[in-house]
Amino acid sequence: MLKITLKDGSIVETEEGSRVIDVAKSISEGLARAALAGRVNGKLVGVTETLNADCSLDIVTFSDDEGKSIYRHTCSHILAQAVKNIFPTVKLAIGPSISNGFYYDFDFKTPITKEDFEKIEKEMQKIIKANLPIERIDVSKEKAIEFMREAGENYKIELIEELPDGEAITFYKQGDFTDLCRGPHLSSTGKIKAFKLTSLTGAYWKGNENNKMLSRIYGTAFDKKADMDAYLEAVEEAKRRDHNKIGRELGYFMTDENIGQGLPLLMPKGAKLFQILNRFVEDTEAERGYLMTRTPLMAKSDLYKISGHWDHYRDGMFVMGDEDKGEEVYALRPMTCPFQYTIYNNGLKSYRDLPLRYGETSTLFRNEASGEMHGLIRVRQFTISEGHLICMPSQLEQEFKGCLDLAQYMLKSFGLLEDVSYRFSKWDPKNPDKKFIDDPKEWAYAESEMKRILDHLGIKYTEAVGEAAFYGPKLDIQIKNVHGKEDTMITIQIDMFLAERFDMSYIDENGDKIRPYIIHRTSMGCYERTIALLIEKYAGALPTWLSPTQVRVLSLTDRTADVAKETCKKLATFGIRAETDVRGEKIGYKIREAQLEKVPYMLIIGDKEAEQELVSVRSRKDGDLGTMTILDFMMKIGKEVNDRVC
RNA sequence: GCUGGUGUAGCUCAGUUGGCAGAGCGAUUCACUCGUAAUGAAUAGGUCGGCGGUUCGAAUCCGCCCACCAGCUCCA
Repeated sequence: MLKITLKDGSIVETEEGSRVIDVAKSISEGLARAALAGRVNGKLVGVTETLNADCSLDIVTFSDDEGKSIYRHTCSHILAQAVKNIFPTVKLAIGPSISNGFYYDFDFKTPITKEDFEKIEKEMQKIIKANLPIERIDVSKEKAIEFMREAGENYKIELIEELPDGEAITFYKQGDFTDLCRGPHLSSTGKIKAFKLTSLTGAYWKGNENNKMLSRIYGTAFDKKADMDAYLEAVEEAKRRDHNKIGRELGYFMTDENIGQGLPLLMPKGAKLFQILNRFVEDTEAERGYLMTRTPLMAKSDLYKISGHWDHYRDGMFVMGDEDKGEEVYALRPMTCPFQYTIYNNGLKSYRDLPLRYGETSTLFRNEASGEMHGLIRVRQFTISEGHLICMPSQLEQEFKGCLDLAQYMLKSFGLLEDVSYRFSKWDPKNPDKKFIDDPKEWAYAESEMKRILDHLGIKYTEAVGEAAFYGPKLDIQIKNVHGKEDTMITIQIDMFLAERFDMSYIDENGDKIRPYIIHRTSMGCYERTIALLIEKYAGALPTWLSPTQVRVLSLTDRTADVAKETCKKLATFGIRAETDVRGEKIGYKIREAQLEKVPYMLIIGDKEAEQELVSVRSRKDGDLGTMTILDFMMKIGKEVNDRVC
């Protein structure tokens, strides 16, 4: 008899050679039905795997992340089988599970369209109905390659060739369909209860843009149809928050084909929000000891040659002038560092001057590839709250901490603190020349310093190789948009090369010339992106403290138009952003418009209010709040704005 | 940049085998002076994304380009 230790620590006995599913059955019939896989001594296996020694065993169900992943991975194999049945000439690439679903990459002889989804889904349904058992087959590498050669699956051959020699290659077979796969899988195709194909896109073979573009079919699968419907509805709901749609509808920004890609125009509401954010950032930075700079938007190529941009980032810059014709070459700036470093270098610095914290509301230009632009999130010209902290080595941790604290203060003020994740972005030693300044010793040092600081601060982060800046490692504060795509919102970086390149120094207590440390950081990130994320977070109904218009005063009839205007003026005197609507429309109509424009408060002024010197207050969220004095209203909204209620 | 999709009034969209460019909402004007999410009537509004081609004739067919959307790749 074998001793099996379960998740809760209890031990069950079972005969040698019994399967994972048998153990599940011995616990309960319900668990056996829900069982998708087992985790034996921490390793995932299929439910039909036999147990041959004492071990620990977790029964994996759909409520586990691994369970979902196995379930959806099996669904991707069913997709591949269905596609192969309908299009026998198709070549198979890869088909993993991803968060919320799965995909499979195909090389079609003639491209398919979304119209084909119905046919494919029907075929998948047939395979599921047939409830084909899924079996694992172990073969040698040679045999595996031979098998795929006969099947003409050249992508699979390439994958197998990369697997280590001598180890068994696993295949999974369902009916007459066999696919290379690490597994594990569900025990049969009939286990899939609900699935849907969601989109059809292109994807490079092995994610390399020099390789062939394949067709990728995305789908999702759930163990209950109701859960899938709820998920699909949530995806639709998220799309309704898309800043790229409602940001345009609400009049925050627009684009124009004559102006160009990635060059959004902020309209009055967008510009107002920009100003609100900008004042908040600059005031907060001033409180925290930052000094403002204002530096040119372009410079001669000489500057970028010193900074390294010319070597590492030239493709991403807008360059003007032809060197070959003997012209002076200028480039719009892609970042602010070399400019602020130049300011630092103006005059000898003492250790008494440090730390120096420079901040700038800085407009940058980056020539992003044409397919990268996305609303306000990814653009070619943007403005960032950029700053550089120049400090002594002993001040590095303290200053880094200050940057993080500032970033978190910003996020909290915007109500986004819970929506972000932290990423420690490191260089890629395998790709040194082009992308990163090649100096392994310096990288090792800076990365270990940053890691030490992060661990000391207790930040939970993921590590990302190859995501560093060319001059140093970064702590990126990441946020997802409504499509689930992650972007960097705030970044804090240790720059260990540019001080050297710009020959920056300070004089220490002994009169020695010392190289300072530099932290390169944003306190809020780029304004355009922040505006986009705020619109998405609040579906356009921005917190009162951020709303371009906070109050709209509505006159009930022409008789109260002047009182409405007077009221608006009073509010403005107290710094409340108010406007009037004194058009000869019905009150219901004016309210509807203000609601649709997401104005936080409406003040309705009719004859009664005018006579009693009151205002009738309506909140966009809670509706009619009754009448109050204008002073009471100002106290109410003033508190909400001061507390930055989100 | 790559794959796929889209482009007709401010917005949402219709427009048949190539034959006079349409609707609803919005806008404007006039009337109504109204109590917490849509008052009525009239009027205006179009290089059919752009350029070129085929044709007696192009929103419609063909080519090139531009912009927008999803994904890939990229993101200092």
